Amino acid sequence: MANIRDLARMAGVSVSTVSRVLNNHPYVSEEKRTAVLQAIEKSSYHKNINAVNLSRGKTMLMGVVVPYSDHPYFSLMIKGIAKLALDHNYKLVLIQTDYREDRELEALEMLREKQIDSLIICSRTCSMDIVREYAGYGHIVLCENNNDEAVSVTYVNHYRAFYRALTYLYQNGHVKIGYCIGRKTGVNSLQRQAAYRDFVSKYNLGFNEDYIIGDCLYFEDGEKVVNKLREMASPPTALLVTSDQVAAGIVTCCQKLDIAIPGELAIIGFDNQPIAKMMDITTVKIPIEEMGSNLFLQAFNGDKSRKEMQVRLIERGTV
Amino acid sequence: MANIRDLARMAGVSVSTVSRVLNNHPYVSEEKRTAVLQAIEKSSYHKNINAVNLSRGKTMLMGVVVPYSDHPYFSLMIKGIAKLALDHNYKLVLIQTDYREDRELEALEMLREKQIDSLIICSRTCSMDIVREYAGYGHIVLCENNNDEAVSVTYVNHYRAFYRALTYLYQNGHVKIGYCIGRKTGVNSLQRQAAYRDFVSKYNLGFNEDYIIGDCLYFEDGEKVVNKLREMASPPTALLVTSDQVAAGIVTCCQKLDIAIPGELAIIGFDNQPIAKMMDITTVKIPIEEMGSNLFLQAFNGDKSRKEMQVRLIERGTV
DNA sequence: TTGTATGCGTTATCAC
DNA sequence: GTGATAACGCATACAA
Repeated sequence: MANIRDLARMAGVSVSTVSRVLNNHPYVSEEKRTAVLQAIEKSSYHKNINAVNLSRGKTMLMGVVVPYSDHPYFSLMIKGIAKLALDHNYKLVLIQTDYREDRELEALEMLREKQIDSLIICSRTCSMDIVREYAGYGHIVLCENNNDEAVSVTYVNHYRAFYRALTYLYQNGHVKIGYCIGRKTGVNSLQRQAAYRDFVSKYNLGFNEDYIIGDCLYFEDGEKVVNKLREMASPPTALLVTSDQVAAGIVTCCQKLDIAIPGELAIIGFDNQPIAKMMDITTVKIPIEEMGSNLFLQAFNGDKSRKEMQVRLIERGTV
Repeated sequence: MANIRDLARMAGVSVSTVSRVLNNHPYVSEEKRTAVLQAIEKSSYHKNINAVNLSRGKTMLMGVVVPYSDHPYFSLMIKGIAKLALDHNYKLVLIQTDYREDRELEALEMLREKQIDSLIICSRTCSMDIVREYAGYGHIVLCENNNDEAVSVTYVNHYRAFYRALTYLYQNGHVKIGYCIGRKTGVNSLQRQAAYRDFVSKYNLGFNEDYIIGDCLYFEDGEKVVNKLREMASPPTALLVTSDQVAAGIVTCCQKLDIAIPGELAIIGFDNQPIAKMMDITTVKIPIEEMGSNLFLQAFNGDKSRKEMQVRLIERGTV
């Protein structure tokens, strides 16, 4: 495979001149330019990006850490990231972690080893101490409400969103309210839990550990949720479900079992995915794709910033 | 940031020795090894992967081309690829194309520019002539039934699978059968179309263009399908739906409209995603994740091969 | 077992 | 405008 030196020889010019026409730099005579262009033409020459990267110290590669790339929430976020990446000539390196810390570390190592210029962590399990260690090697962007100065963040106020949704249910007459969530730890989850605690405490509803159902990620988890409810002596009459997928699964399952919604069980989903609209599920709209785009921009620009995205309750038929 | 030369200086050895301990090569005395190790320790040294790549001519990066990364089918395939990539120390570069040829070309260019070692194309729109041009720059793997010798392929026999499903519907008394599909062109789609044509011709059912409904990708497209059926004077009584998501959407929509399934409309989905099981949808099981894993292995190994994956009709309640 | 020297393909600095 | 040449950081054949 021809390299820049071969081109120089063929065109009868120096490598610098070749490099200049390759990168559209000024100060090169039309004559020589065309000579080089011709050489390129008949030599099947192509840049070796690694050499460029080494020389420039940049890779135009951005890492994206997600726990599950096949979850609609993260899929959509990736979509938002990818859209802008394309515009800015960046490629994405996808790192799927399953919330395993060693995988997250691998991603951070890529940053250190300069294989990626910057890193978007859509959701993490490792400590901020670790993240902070790597902040010097490139921009790190998080998708959570976090005040750490080493990183930029794009987030929604999950505390407020949760509290708002809970209040809505309360106003609709519910006093036994539970919620379904992916994992119970994690920054966002803890903020929601705090909102839940504050809420039940304010209205004296009593805190019931059973009303918090974890491991709810996919549509099919809805069945599990319904089964749990049926085993309870005093099940909640309303459920906040932190993923429209799961909410849809619950609704579907209830239909099969003739459990009336919202009569016997009220549901509020999160995200406002298309499935929620189609199934007429009340939900809290989260601008996931826009968040992805903003994450990209923060990683791209590099100056530290914090951006809160707004959410909105969309009233439909499940409350 | 320290480099290998600094380490050599600090440890009082040569760069080659440093390189040897860095890469766990034999023939280096314990003494010098520890000296180097210590130097590494206190210098916050880390490899520059680009330099390694340049020197080695490899990147340990594999490109993955998908039209839509947020579609459950491709998400799952990516998952299968990612799983093995992890085992083999490969990272994935995700290229989402929306079936735009220029994006596919970008991916192929990455191969040529040595930014990726190999490329998995999960679905393409560009011609094989173009793909073939790039085959010399690295392994290219396709997910379609294709005999081109320049590439490896992992595929399912969509013709046979489709024919089988159609026959099943026929045996269940249906003579007005239609199908829903993502895009109407594309290798896999054409093979299904061929099966459909052969099928209706064999049983003298008549070919009805309206019975082929395109742009069916997501859950929410189910509504569109149902609306189309309702506008028909003589709608099909059974539908092959090439994505469980869409099948689920159709079923959901029919429930809302009190259209009996399978009484008024029989449905066979494809993929056997969890949603199909949960909604009791008859479907053709496709081992998507395993296909992803196999695609990875083919790209990894590089020797040209063809692998057909088996599918199976799973009888449930929608036929 | 160790070190020297060279190559990998570009970019960038500087002198001309 | 143009061309040497020195980085960029590492791997490795070869010599010792």
